[in-house]
Amino acid sequence: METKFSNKLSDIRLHYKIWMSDDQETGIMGDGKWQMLKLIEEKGSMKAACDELGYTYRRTWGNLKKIEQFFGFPLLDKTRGGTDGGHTVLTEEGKRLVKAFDAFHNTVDDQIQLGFERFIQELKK
Amino acid sequence: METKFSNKLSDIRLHYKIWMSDDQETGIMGDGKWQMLKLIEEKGSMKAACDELGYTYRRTWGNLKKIEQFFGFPLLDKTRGGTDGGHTVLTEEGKRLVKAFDAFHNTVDDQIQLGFERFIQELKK
DNA sequence: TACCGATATGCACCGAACGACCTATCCAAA
DNA sequence: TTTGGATAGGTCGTTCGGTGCATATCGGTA
Repeated sequence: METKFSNKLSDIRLHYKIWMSDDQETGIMGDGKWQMLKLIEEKGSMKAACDELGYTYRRTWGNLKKIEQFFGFPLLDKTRGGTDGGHTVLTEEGKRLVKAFDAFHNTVDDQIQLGFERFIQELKK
Repeated sequence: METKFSNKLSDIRLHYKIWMSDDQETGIMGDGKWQMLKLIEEKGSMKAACDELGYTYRRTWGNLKKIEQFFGFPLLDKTRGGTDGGHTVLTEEGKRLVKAFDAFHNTVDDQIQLGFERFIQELKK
C-alpha cells in the first residue's frame, strides 16, 4: 500500500525509557543506572565503568548514591586504597536488583519492538 | 517472603516514556504529543486542549509544528478568525497517526505493567 | 612508610528545555 | 466595519541537570 506516510516511515526511530522512582519522583532505577550497575560488576570498578559508558564519575556517583539512600542499605561494596586505588562490586542485594531488572526488560523489550513494527505497518495501509 | 527490599517496594513507582524521532533525534511523536492530538480532536481547539492539559500554547504549537515538518504534510486542519477565534481539528492523516499510536500503546501498556509486577515479586522472594 | 590510583564530595559554570510575556494576524458574525 | 478569541511566532529570563574542576581520603603493595 502507498499512503502519505510511506516515504517517511523508514526514517522513524523508536526510543523508550523505563524507570522507577520514589514518591518524590527521584529516580531510583532506570536504564542508565541498570546498565551502570551491570558494568560495574563486570569491571569491578566504578571508574572503569564510567569511562566505558562515557558518563562522568561525578554524575554516576551521585546517581548511585540516590538508589542506596532510597533502599537504606548498600547495593555496592566499595573499597578504597591499595595500589590499584580501590574497586567496587555489587552486594548480594545489588545483584538481585540488577537481575530483577534484567527479567523486567526481557519481558517488555520484545513487546515494545513488536508494537512499533505494527505501528509502522498500520501507517503503511 | 521477607527480604531487605520488602519494606520499600510499595513506595516504588513505575514510569515510562515511549517516543519516536527522526534521525536528528528530534521528537516527532510521543506520549505528550499523542495525548495532545487526541484532545485537540475532542475539543476542536488547540487552546482548549492546552488549557486542559496544563501545557502552554507556545510550547504545544512548537511541538506540533515539528511533527508536521517531519512528515511534510499537515496533521492539523487549522482555521483562524471568526467570532470564536478559530478552531483546529485533525486531518485524515492526523487521525490515522493517532489511531496507530493508540494501537501501539494497547500492545505495550499491559506488558509493561505486568513486567513491573513481576519485578516487584522477584524482589520479594 | 611512601606511593598511586580509585573512591568521595563540594562548587562554579554551562546549555537546553521550558515558561512567561508580548505582539501580530486572521476572519465569521454581529 | 468593528470586534473577539484563537492561531502564529519572536524573545528573553529562569530553572535544572550535567560537566568540569577542584580537593580530600583511603590503604594494599612495593
